[in-house]
Amino acid sequence: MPKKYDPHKIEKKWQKFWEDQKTFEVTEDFKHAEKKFYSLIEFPYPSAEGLHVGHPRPFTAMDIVSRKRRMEGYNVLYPIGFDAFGLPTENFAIKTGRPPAEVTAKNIANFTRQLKALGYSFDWSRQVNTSDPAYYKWTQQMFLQFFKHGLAYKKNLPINWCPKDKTGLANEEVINGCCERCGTPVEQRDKDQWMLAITKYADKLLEGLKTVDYITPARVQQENWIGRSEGINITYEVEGSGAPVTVFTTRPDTNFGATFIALAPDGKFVIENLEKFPERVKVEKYIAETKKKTDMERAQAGKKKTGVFTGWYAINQLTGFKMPMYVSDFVLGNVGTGALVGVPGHDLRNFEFAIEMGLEIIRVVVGPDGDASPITKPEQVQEETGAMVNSEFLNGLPIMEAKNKIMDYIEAKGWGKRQVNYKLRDWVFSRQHYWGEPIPLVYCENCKNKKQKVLIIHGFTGRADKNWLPWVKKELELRGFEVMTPTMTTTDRPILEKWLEELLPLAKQLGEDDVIVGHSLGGKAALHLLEKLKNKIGYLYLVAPALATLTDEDLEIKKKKKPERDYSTVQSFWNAPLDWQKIKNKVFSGNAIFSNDDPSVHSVGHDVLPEGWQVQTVSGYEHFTVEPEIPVLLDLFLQSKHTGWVPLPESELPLELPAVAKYQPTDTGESPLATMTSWVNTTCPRCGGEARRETDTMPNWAGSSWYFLRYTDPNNDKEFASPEKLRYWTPVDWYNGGMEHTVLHLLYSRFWNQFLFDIGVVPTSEPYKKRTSHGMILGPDGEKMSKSRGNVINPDEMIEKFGADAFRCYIMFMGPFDQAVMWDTNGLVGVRRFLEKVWGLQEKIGESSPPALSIAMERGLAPPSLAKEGWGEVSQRQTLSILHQTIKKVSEDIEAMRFNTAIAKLMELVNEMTKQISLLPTHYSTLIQLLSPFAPHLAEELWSKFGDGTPLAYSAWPQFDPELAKESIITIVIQINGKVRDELTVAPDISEDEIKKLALESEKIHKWLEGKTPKKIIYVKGRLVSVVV
RNA sequence: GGGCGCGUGGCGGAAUUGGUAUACGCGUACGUCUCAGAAGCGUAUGGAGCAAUCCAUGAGAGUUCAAAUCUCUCCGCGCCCACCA
Repeated sequence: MPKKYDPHKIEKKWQKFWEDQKTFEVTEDFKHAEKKFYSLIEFPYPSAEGLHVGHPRPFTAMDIVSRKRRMEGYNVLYPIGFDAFGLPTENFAIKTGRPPAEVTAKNIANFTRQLKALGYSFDWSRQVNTSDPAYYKWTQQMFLQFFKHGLAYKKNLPINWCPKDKTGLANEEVINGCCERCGTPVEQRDKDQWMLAITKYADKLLEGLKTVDYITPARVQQENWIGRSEGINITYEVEGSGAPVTVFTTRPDTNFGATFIALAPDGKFVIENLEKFPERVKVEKYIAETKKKTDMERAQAGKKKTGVFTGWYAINQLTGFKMPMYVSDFVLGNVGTGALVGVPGHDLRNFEFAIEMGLEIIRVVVGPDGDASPITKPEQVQEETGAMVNSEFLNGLPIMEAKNKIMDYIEAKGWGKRQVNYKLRDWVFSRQHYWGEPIPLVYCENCKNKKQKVLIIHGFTGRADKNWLPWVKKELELRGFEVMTPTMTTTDRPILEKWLEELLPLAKQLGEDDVIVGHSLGGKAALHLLEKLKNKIGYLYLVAPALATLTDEDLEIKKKKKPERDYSTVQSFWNAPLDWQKIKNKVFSGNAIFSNDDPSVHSVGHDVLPEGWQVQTVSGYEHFTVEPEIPVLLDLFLQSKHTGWVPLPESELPLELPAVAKYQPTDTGESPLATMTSWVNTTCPRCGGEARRETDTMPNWAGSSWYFLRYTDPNNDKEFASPEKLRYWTPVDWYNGGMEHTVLHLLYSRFWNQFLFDIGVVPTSEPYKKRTSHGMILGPDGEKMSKSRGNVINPDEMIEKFGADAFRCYIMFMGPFDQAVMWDTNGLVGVRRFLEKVWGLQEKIGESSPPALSIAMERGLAPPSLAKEGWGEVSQRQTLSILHQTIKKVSEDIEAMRFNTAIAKLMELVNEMTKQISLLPTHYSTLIQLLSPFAPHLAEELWSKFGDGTPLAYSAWPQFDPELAKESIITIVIQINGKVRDELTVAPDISEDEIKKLALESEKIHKWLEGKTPKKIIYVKGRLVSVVV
């Protein structure tokens, strides 16, 4: 007789076994790279409260998937770590004075104990902790990469300020105008903040979504958050003033119906022109009133529209209509251009405003049934069928066509330019807190004030006074640069040695803040110059550089295009070999820019330029030789303008958090680090002069933006992960997390990964192949669990009472995985009973034949219809059939995350086996395998007795055999006019004709037919016969 | 206001995607074991009816031999977004 099921004993035993045997530690199997599987869960924040019952839901789900994958022969990485920076720990430190690092270590130890008690197949050897200097060294290094590529910048801007937490918040962290964490209404405050330019990745983030397998709501939420809208910026002349007004609109098709302009009180136009408004006094008074309102109040729906006339009119070029210009608070300064063109006929807010102000309302799109009558009621505003009216050359066109036609027209007339707008804002990356990664920059006044030099090298036949060179020189000089634009003596018949001879003396004057710009062949020259140069320079900008090999054919094409040139020396210049090793470390930041209508773009890219160099492509400037002014270039070159912020050299990373006396943020809003003068005052790594450290720290989204990369090689101290291991493991095959993270964390980490891909340090652009989400676990009262409600369930207690296996199974059984479910401790009882039954089945194992039919009949276990066959054979076949149905169902359900029905099917199988008098060991061992992902400890214990000697975790996942799954008898339902009237028990391979015949012979059916002849008989294979009379 | 989703026994939830509605579990009732209780085990369990049958998937209509599933109109609930031009 087996002993009683004792989960505590079994669970401890097998947890120790897995740990001792290193069962779940993985190493890369580079030879079979296609058989890897990387499954990921969102790593927990190690709070003082310990594990919450919400955590085990995704952890168990992915543990089940991972365990199944191992049994299917995959090399599975299922890692765990801790997202350890965060406010709760800091707040605890403020209260108690205990160092956050110490508290964190203690919390992690507690989490680790709890997680291990649940028997997860994590590879604990790869554990990461974002607050460990060995980890955040790389977070800091990556931040410096953003900085070097001009994607991190400091900006004084009104930020969301939480007066309680004393910290700035990202837009994404503000929920309905309140702090996401503490619910305090958010104030606006001006503060210098580090920003990451995620908006530059808006398109890539949107495009990337098309290549990944995310559950629909996650994809849609990301798309909405990025909020791309295509429209046009239209500039209107303003009567009597020198200043035209520019508005952004997504509905230019309705422009014939534009009757007013509304300006944001805090918008650019109002700020610049306030002094000149004829109605200045009234406007000022209105703005003062607006300022009393929070953004929250201004954004309130259904509010009565207010506004004040400025005294100016803008002219609608299409109609000549004099559009009065108003200042109104329903227009927001940070949306579009901070100004809108009012079309009251086709926008409800515009309509309400027009009614308040008594403005004209013109219909330009017909309503239902071709209604073209004037619009008088709000309901009519958005009744649009598609045909334009009262719009001259647009009349009769559908909206989309009209939109394109009018945009073409406006652009042709020079009144406006198409514009893509995004809802996405740049990422506020500064926190005025102690417990985060220090930002590894120092501020050096000396470096800031030093005059920077720019050396611009022209291309083949270029000169100092050609193309954009004079213009850029002037613009850069205006901004304090010293610009050198030499003309090469051999510009028309270029000879590399000559060029270098002339350029070297100039380049030798350059230092680490200075810039070299090379256009076309000058780009090639710049690289050769760097080869020769002993000193390091700051920035290199290659503008459509001649980097690809110039073949004979290419040369012929060029000759045909411009036959007047002397090409005799170009090819040897162009194709001179480069030593990238010598060049790479000579520049702090390398950039290349191409125009997409430039032939050279096709052959140059990441493969030619060194890792870490940024490449961008713009449109509309063929080889950068046509336009005299190219603002894109100026923007690019200005990235090198010294702001005084100097990055620490990598050798000085990690910049560790110093010990401080107090963790409270200062009242000025600076972080507690600001009070550490001995830490703050330092020397500049660039010039050696006096400098101050940045005292802001990073948000806790930083460390979690790349943790999945670190798991691939967590102990590497040379790089954040080795390229081979990254190539082997990434992308993550399956990432499960909470819906609440689909906009914040998921977007940030995608951005971070795409950037790392662009600088060539990770192998894939998209970090996660597949994304799924779990629903929340609510308290027994149906409310969100929280300490204040007192409805929190403690997992420790549940494991103590029912065992980890029962707990795991219940969490998966309680309801559909993606939906919110209520906790019900009673439910655990049922699952525990199920496991007891599985345990009890041991008694029935026997190699010999099952008992005689007579006993089975006696106990009512054998259906009389089967009396002809041997009972044992039949009962075993029945078990086998259900067993195979279960293999199919469990295998499929795990893939689709229908864990609840997988367990239900296992319960059915066990109930069936319980009815049997005897059980074959192979049937039992298959059950154990199917159960093992859900209840791994119990499964291991039973496998040690009934398994085949192989380690359970790596035993082969049972294979479904459709033949064996076939049932020996099936039930066919007979319907008459859709109502079930009888059922027949038949062999599964019965023919259609035969079953139809049997159906009509049925006594009950005869009765129901009442002698009528069936009109139609429908047979659904294996299910039913439907008779229609 | 916009978008997404949901509504099935006393409760959590199933339903091969249009094919026997209520699988599996909880709870409940009765039986069994026990000095007794708990835990087991067994049987029953959507509603009405002695029964044959009839009625049931938020309400109402439609398509179909057949609808929880598809279509339309309501009602109720949840989440996300929102004077975004």
